[in-house]
Amino acid sequence: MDPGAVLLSRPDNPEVALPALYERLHAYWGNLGWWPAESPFEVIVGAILTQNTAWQNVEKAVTALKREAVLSPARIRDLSEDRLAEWIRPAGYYRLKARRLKAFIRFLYERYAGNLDRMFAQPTERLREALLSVNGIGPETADSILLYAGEKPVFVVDAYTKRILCRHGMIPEDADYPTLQGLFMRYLPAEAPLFNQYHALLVHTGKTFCRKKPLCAGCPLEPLVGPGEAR
DNA sequence: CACCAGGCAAGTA
DNA sequence: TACTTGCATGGT
Repeated sequence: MDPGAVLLSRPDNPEVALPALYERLHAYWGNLGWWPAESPFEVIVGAILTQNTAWQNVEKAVTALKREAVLSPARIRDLSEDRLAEWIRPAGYYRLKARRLKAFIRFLYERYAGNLDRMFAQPTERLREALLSVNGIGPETADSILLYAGEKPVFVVDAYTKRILCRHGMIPEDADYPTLQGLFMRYLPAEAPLFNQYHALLVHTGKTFCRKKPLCAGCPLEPLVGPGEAR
């Protein structure tokens, strides 16, 4: 059966709707091979810098850190917070984010001797709790680190994920983070490559067709929105 | 010009 | 517990 028809007929049944949504997006975009970064540490820096911020601005900041050759735990540890802040300025909230990057680096050195491999050797659930205890790391940032830097099977929920599911009547407007994450993790096999690709598909679709001001025209999901469905 | 972008924490009642 | 506010740059 056509995944589109399945999704349209049962948007409220995640067991059929979530795999159908994936099939439709994957057929349209193909493999995205995601998180635009060259190393796990760059993923982590990007995850913090992109909080409520356009990715384009994050790229400027990351480029500056590369230009200054400070994109490593040790170099950021040895940097003054003020200098770090100036270099990441294009990412916005730059004083706040400099503090948050420093907080993560302190955490990394205090618990794992500055070594990401040691950090990721921690059991995933324990590591998630530990990351959430760092000031400036919330659920989405923690899960992005676990999935995209650590390749752990943890589903990342973000604004696009929620917006797309809302627009298609799959969740209520007020669904919270654990609820959304629980949906994906209960009804899909716990495989990091699948979670990686699924989230990438949602973000890519969201950026292209589903911003806060809807730009639905041409969206591969557009035919799935039923009559009268809020958008 | 106004509005938006891959959140999070701290403050208030 | 349930809201509200601060954080800030750059693109549309």
